[in-house]
Amino acid sequence: MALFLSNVTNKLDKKGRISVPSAFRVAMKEEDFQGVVLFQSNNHQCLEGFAWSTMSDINNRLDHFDMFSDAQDDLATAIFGSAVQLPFDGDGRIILSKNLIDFAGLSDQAVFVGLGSKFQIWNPHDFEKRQDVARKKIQSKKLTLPKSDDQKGEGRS
Amino acid sequence: MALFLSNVTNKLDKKGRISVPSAFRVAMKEEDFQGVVLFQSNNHQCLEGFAWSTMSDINNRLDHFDMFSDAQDDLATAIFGSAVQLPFDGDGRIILSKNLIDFAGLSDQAVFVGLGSKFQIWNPHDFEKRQDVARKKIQSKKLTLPKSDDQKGEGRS
DNA sequence: CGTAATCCCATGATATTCCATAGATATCCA
DNA sequence: TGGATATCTATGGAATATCATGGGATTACG
Repeated sequence: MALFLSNVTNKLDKKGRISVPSAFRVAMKEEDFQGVVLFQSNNHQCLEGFAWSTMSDINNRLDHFDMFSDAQDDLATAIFGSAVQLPFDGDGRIILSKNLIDFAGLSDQAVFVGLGSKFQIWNPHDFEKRQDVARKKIQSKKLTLPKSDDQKGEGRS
Repeated sequence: MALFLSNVTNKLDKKGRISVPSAFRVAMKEEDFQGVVLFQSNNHQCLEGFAWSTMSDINNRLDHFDMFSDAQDDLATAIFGSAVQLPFDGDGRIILSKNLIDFAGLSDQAVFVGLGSKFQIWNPHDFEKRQDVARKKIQSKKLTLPKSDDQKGEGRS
């Protein structure tokens, strides 16, 4: 499974094109669909990105809900309804729609941030602030990693 | 299996024709029947759409209800009774009947919303409101996806 | 014969592909 | 060790293909 690490700042050209970091692309080179899936973060003013296969996993999980239930509908609308599937061009770039650029407040540069199985795309300035906040929260709360999945909280409807 | 995502707004012409987004069509290009199945949503003022092969899945799920129960009867009536099968024309469009247009409150534009294994067709204005509601409900209810179950998920390396 | 549904093509807009350049990094050989 | 060369990556621009959409022609049907 694709693992995204580190952060890389790339240029966003006037057509909305931006190179996906080479390291991210090789992490996804086994994927059927060569490209990424992006959507607007629920928690931050940034974009979140996944490999295609991650989306089919999510779809499988969604299928655990009743197909016509409210919960299924809400989740599907928020997740799939606002996602976009962006293929790499021949040079490993994707094209961000004006919509996405506005949401993330991007101008001429953007930083790709590896977060394990997903990544985020930030305005460089916002990301620095975000990083500070995250560090401080970890220090004050003494946040640590949970043990490997002990408690499988099954939120079933 | 067809996986629909993202949302695309297209024009509805005076003949009732509307282009199905190219991405949705390629998601269905392996289908025997080249077209979609639509019916009126039970929960919202919108249309719901499936690939033809998905209908048999729905049928299987319906069979999990008691064959002669009220619930089975109600669901089957609501779903199959109002469903229409719409083929693509040579340019990838479908034709919406006045009936469907009225039900969804469509005028000159409509947005196709990918929801995983199904999609919806909305009046653009209504969809924005719907999206807001869905996002808020997820945040307030802390709705999350159940963790992937390893029995079903095909393990990729 | 008239109405409606289907098919077919033209067009503009948009997206995708292709190529060229430059910078950085890695490789190789003296 | 140092310098030259090759390779890979990011970026910009231009050529090309695809898609959405409108109008018109053709067919089916009452």
